[in-house]
Amino acid sequence: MPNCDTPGNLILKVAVPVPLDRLFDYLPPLDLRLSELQPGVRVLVPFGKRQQVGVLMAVADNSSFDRDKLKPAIAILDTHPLLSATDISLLRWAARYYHHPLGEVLAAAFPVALRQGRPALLQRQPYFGLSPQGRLVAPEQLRRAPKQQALLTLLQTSGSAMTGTALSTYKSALKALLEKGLVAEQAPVPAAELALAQASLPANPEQQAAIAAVIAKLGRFAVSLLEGVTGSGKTEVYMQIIAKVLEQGKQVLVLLPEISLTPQLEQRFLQRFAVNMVSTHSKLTDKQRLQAWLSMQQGHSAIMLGTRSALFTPLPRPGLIILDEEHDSSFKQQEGFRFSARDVAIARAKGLGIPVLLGSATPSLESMANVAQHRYQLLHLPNRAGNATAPRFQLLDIRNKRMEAGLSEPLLAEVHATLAKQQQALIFLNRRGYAPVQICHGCGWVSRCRRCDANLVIHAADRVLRCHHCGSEQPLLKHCPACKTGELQALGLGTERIEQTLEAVFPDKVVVRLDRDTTQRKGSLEQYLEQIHDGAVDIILGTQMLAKGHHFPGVTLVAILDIDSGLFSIDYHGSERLAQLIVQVAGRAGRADQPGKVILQTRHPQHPLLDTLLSKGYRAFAQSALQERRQAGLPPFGHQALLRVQAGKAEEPQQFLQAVCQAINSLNPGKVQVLGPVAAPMARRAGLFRFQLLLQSPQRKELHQLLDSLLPAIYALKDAKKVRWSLDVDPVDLY
DNA sequence: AGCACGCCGACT
DNA sequence: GTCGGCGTGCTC
Repeated sequence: MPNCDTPGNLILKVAVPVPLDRLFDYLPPLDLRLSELQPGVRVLVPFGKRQQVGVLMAVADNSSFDRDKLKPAIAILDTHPLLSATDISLLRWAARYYHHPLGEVLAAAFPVALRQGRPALLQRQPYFGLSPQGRLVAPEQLRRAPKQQALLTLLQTSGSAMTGTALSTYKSALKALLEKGLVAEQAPVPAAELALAQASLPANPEQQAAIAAVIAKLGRFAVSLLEGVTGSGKTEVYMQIIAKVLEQGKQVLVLLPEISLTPQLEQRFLQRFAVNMVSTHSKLTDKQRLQAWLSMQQGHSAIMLGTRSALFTPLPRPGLIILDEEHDSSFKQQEGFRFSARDVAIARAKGLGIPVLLGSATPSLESMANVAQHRYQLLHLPNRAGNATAPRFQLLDIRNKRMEAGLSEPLLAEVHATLAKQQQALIFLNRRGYAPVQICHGCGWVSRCRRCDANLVIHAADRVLRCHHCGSEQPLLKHCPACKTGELQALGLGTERIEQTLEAVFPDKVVVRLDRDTTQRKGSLEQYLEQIHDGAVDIILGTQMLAKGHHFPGVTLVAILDIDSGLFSIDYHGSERLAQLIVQVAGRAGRADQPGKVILQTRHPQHPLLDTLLSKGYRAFAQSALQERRQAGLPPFGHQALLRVQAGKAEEPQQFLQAVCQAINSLNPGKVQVLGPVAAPMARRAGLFRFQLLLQSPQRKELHQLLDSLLPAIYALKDAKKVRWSLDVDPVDLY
């Protein structure tokens, strides 16, 4: 077809990244080449007074919009679609399922650079490295790069199969070059021989069974749940399955809950696989993330490691999706397009016809229920590698016990005994700062945040009172601002205070505190972890982040200082999270020759949750928790959607939700229960008043049908303009 | 979401 | 007399 032809009646249907749930129609750009008009290309369009980068969804010959009001698109930005038809249908499905505007959902699939309209240009980087067989790998292009020529010659003369010192010389030379940026870690297009896994560890029978089970499913959709305690060798299972996928020339997407776990796994994969591998997470620059995305999208890399947002990376040769620590709530996006990376990963694999492997020591109740219903296959790794024994649990009843700043005397004695044996102790408290509130002994004044329904937390080292919800700060007070005379006291415990106590009680021991405040600086977490592994640390103290990933083989005593707050949570997810936390923290400890001990301080030693978990294990806990959920009609037996609203004045969210309730009543809600409107558990945050409405139904279909008709009605509400509202389908956090 | 337009209070 | 507050409306 000639390029100069007026393209007749062609109308471009474009998804634009704005919170409007519809497509926008455009005339083709003036310099159009018809070959470019494929769904999945980016289109630069005029949008009101500004320009937007949208995605072409379809080309039609008609528009419901007034034809002479249509504007021509400015340019088609890609010569080939960046998203395949399968990717687009997944994103369409996700937009429908989460009831989120398609344009914004599509935007979430692209790295920022592409959203901004940057060219989709993959810069292939020079590379050389060792093949698994010890052979030198270098693409031709490198030989022409004068800078590297000398070194390349040197390396080539070092022989094709290096061993011993030659190998380590080579490796350190390579490392130096990598640091100077003279070579990149990216290998050339993967050759089948390089994809083969090397030096695989001998798998135990359970590992072999798990590996075989997933390999048997390659090439079709299936979900497997790998339940394996810390140290049971899940990563080895992943790697042997990945090796098989690579052998078939396919790509693997590995999703992890957070950045800090990526380097660890990256290291192990780099040692094992000689294919191109990329990782992507929020600490990389936009350019790096673009390159990683394109490298997968263009089939140049075979493995991508990444967090939640990596899920939508296009895969021309999809083979397998692995989602590690599948129970982790950070797989659920908590703002904007609130998708569950786990659930969408499964939908994606279904569309691609490939298997998904979910891994966890403490699978989510949803996944356990799916196993019970034979939707997922359960693969179990019951044993810790190297015959390490499981830790012993001890409930420490602290009622009426003497406490030293949150640490009971029996616990301190255990810490003493552990340190005396030159072993490490790990102490967990999920509250950072010095103390959660400051109180006046004279008049009862407490340090409240002016903008939130929350107390200001004492941060002694920074000498500030800080709100953990909006970030506002004020200097630490010396005198009560209310009565001017009363003595101000720190009430309650945070990690900073425990650190002080531990340093006072164990003056000759090294205490390291790991929380957001001590690990904010880049690389500081890694530095601390190294010290801990080198045995330079006696007591490790910290929050949440201790529960994730990192294993501490020198630790034989784990103490969880306060589990009671998790026992009586208002959110029904609380008990599941507590059980997962206990098992995960416990998993940090112990080794073959020294079983670990886990002490849980509680004032509720008879609590049934603790009893089931500690006497019968996580699976039994999950069974009984699921039983409770079933009786209450809660997920996964019921289905929920939460409408959250906030605004500057308290009446606005209430009015809005009342209008929404009216709309629901006019829409025949059927069996869908409407709970609320109620004030959010934290009714005011960052100066905004927050309310919510929970919709719940025994049938997912019914809930979604209601939402389908409710959302247009909400968009049309006049009150909707006065508030900030968002819909959370399958909420995991009811706050 | 942006970004305009539009109609009422304290300032160069 | 204007600068600017944020209510309301629109984006093909």
